[in-house]
Amino acid sequence: MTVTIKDVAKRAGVSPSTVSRVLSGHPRISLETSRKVKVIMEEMGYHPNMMAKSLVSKTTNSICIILPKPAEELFSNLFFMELIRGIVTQASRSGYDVLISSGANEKEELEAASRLLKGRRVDGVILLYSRKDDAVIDFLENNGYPFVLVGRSDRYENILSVDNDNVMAAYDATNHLISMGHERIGFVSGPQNLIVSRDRLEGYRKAMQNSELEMRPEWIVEGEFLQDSGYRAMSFFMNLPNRPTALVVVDDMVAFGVLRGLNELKYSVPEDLAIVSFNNIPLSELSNPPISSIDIGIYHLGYTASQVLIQGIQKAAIGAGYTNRFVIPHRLIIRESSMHSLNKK
Amino acid sequence: MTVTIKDVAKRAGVSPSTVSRVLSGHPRISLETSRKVKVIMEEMGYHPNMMAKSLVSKTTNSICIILPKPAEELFSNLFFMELIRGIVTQASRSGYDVLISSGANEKEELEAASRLLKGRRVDGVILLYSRKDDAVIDFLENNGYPFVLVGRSDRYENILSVDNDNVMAAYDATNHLISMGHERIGFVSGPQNLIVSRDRLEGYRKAMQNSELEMRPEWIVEGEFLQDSGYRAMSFFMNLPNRPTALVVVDDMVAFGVLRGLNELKYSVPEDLAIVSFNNIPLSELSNPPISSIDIGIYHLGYTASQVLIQGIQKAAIGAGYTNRFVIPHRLIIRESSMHSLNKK
DNA sequence: CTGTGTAAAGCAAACGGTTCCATAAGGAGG
DNA sequence: CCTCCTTATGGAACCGTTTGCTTTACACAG
Repeated sequence: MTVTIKDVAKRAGVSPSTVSRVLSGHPRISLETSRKVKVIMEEMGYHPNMMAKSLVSKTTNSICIILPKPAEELFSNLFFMELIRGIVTQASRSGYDVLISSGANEKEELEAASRLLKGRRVDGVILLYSRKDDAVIDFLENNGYPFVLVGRSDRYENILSVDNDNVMAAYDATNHLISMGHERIGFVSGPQNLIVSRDRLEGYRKAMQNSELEMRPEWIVEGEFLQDSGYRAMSFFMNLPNRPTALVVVDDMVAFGVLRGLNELKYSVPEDLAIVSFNNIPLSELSNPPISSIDIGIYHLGYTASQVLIQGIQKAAIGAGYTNRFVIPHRLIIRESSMHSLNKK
Repeated sequence: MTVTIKDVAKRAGVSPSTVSRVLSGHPRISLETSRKVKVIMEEMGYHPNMMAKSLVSKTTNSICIILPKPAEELFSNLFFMELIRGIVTQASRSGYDVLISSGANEKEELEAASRLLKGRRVDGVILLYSRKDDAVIDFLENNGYPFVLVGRSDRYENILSVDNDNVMAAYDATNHLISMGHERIGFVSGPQNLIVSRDRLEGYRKAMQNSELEMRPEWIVEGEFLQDSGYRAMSFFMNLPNRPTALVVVDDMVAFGVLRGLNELKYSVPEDLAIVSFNNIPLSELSNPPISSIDIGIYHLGYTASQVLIQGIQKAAIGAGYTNRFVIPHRLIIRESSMHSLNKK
């Protein structure tokens, strides 16, 4: 049936241990034996059984991505694809396999994490979101499992995390609009239980305060990271008596929704309403008009997360790491949706 | 350290085999013992070690998605995200984990497949592409590994596959344009080593022949499944002396490229050039104008592929399946990009 | 009271590797 | 010539489960 290490050993006239040593490049194996065994392995089409290997080494050489919320909603956001792409690419380079898993709610995520880690199926996990008071993080932290958070935690200081400086990013985005002469600037936010939403809102506030601009409560609308939220926010804003001339939008998908609504109502962008959003997914430049967006280096975020996690796993035995918070730089990509200056008027 | 089946056994005063049987719901375990053991397992936080389990059962309860080409290019296509979403959702429902893997070329894919299957790390694989003369398919087929192809093979009749009727889909798309009064219709194709490209081209040809329309060789342009290809095809077509009035485009991303070019040159769609494309990715309706596209049920394609594969794995022992080719229905979604009739003129 | 059938649980051998410890051979040093 | 290293290899235990075969303990029929 399957050819095992014992079959190879018998055929080569050596012991299984010797074959194992040849496989792992043990120093105390004569060149002659090593060559002979290798030839036989080739001949017999031997492949080590990963399960057996994992069983004794207590290591699986695989990591897992945990997607929060039903995959249905999530995946529709191009954002995650970019992230996964970065993760898979890096992991593959490090010789790790990537398992992807998702749950319908926090409880299911927790079950998945627990099953995979306690069941020793993966060596560590990457969390793609950070909520306030996240139970999954608690679980991982309390049990000492290797993990890295893409985002930041509001409660743990020393966990591995890869994130942008979202406060600063929002600050920059808002300032860009201000520099274009806008004074009435609205903000379309994401769910407030997500740290990223909070951070971006804070950056917006800082920029507004810094320029001593008025901040009306009705200029801040909260929604989901979905197109529809943008669409709804747009109708709300456009019906306001004293409506904003520009919008900072928390996510490109949401901005697409805003844009769709604006197009339907025949408003023009950026003349009637300037827009800057976040994430710069590959389609931001394809919309009509192309959207100014903060590029947060999504791919890089994923790539780094994977790298940091795998290093963490491998060095776990040696001792804890040095840096634990990695900040990926962002940069503002200015496109048509904000290229209209009010300064001259 | 970790709590094993033996620890539970000892604490419960029974043998490991008994605990194992409790776990698998063996009939010959007294209710009393079963309850006692379950309580102890709970108390001690026992979780079965999947590696050990896999080792003896020779089953991993996981499947693998093999992405061809560098993930870099591939993933940029939203298409794959939808597919993966369908696969992961279904697999998760069946209690399977999904591993994702990719290679830079056919050789690397083969290595990945070989490593994962021979190394007994996954029970089966899903192939997301079918090339002509694919070496990975040969490998899987010759070694009797369970796999399913999303697409179809040109050489094997009886392998499991999930596909659309792409010939018919292209036929429908082309006919739609014909019914709108177009007679000079061009075709932007994908790489000809991909079966899907060939099938769609054939459908276009059939429709044109069927309506006895002229087919000029220069009206068929071959490119990649990327925006740039569309952009280039567009410039080519628009510089033609006798240019087409409508285009059938092999993929939405490519159509976006066409659209971008057309917008830049201030042509209007559909008046100057009508467009119909394929796949209907979530963003097709967001472009300007929204693109008519053949919805091929990407999510459904993935979902079915996963289902078929897992059934195949589980029934492998019992005997081969019945149907082996599954066809997912398509339907044309008409949007603005083709809503301009030439008939009245 | 013995023989037999049955339910419940235990024993031990796998599964395919890794690795610590032991051993054999050969060479060097005394 | 004996002892002691060193180097190359073998032996066996173990990683955490599953499972076929036994064993044990009754209950009941003869």
